Amino acid sequence: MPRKALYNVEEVLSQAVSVFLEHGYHGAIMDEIIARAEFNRRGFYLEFGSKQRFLYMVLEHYQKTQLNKIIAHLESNQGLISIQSFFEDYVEHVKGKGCLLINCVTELGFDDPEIRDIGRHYLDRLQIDFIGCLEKAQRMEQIHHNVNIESTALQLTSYVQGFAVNAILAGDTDELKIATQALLGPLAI
Amino acid sequence: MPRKALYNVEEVLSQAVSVFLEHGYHGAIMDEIIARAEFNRRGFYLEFGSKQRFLYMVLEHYQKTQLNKIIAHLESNQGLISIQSFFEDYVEHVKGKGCLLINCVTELGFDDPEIRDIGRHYLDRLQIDFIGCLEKAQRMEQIHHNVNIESTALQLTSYVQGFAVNAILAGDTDELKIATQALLGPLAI
DNA sequence: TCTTGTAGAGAATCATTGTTCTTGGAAATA
DNA sequence: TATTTCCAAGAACAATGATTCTCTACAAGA
Repeated sequence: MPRKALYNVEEVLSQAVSVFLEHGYHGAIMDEIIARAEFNRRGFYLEFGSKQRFLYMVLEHYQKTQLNKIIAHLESNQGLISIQSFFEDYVEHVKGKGCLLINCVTELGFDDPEIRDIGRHYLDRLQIDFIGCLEKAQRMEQIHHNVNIESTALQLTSYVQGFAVNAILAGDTDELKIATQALLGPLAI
Repeated sequence: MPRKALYNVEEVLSQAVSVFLEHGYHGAIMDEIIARAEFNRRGFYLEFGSKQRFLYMVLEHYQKTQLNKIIAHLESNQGLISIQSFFEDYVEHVKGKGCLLINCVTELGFDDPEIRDIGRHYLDRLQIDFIGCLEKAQRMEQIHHNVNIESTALQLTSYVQGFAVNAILAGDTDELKIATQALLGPLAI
């Protein structure tokens, strides 16, 4: 008997990623989020509860559908080539808009422990994945055996966040690609 | 005859840096800004006009009083040692709170062209200063002559922004120090 | 076709927050 | 000490934005 919903939750979450990327959390207003997703207020609050809880769901969706695809390169653990593929995709991903997760950390990290946690998990994961790839690369003799794996991984992790910021300011991503070469080149044998 | 103002503009701007760092731009509310600076509304709007124009002034003050001191290391142009001193001070500066300029870029960069300009100028300046130091270092034979100066400078610039993000999440800064060593170590002869 | 439960659109509400206004009083000079 | 500015504190106002409510209409089963 009931009427079926016209909206698609996945679609709503995807649209919201764009809105939050453009305006930040506090800068994004419900009217725009709802309108861009072709949603309706009533449904929104029934489905998501509040703007804040909605953000958490958007972030989860963002990680699941976007970041995970990119990090998968690192987790395939093929050595240096995995790291290279990762950066290629990442640069393309953040091009002109940055990274939602990083933006949330800089805007809300101080006040919101949940966001801070999400950020920390993300960094840890990157760190661990880089270590895996570097160890593999060392075993495959793709990189010098005297490279310090732990600190190189830390360095790469910082570097990823730097990209997320630079991509907002840089029109094109040629510079980021060049910088990546400078980073990975010297590691290789 | 007139009564003299009790507030000190420099002090107001400095306090505001903290507030904006903690809550972001939209998250920072006038009540807290005014209260923390021991200021009063009337004086505030007479002095600064609006919250937005105030932010620009705070950012300028932040650069003048904080970032410039740190970047000065790079502009003293002593080769590799300048870069090392820069990172030492920078890590200490962003420890536990990040960088206001970077936070503004990630929160407002998409909507506010003025913020984007400020961000771009800052990145350009870092880039140019790194190039200067690296060239000097090469002339002084502190780094290998086959290091690609331009792309290494790009890399260092990205790296700085990465620190600004990581510092918000990382409790201590030991990790950042280790990562810096990993970065600069291999450059040296 | 009639009934009914729920979706959709947007009006209404309530809270928050940026900005302006009012008022009392303090400092500096004559 | 009287007078004159104009500062300090915060009340008042207006705008914005998150959330709730209302009402219409549609889809699915009886």
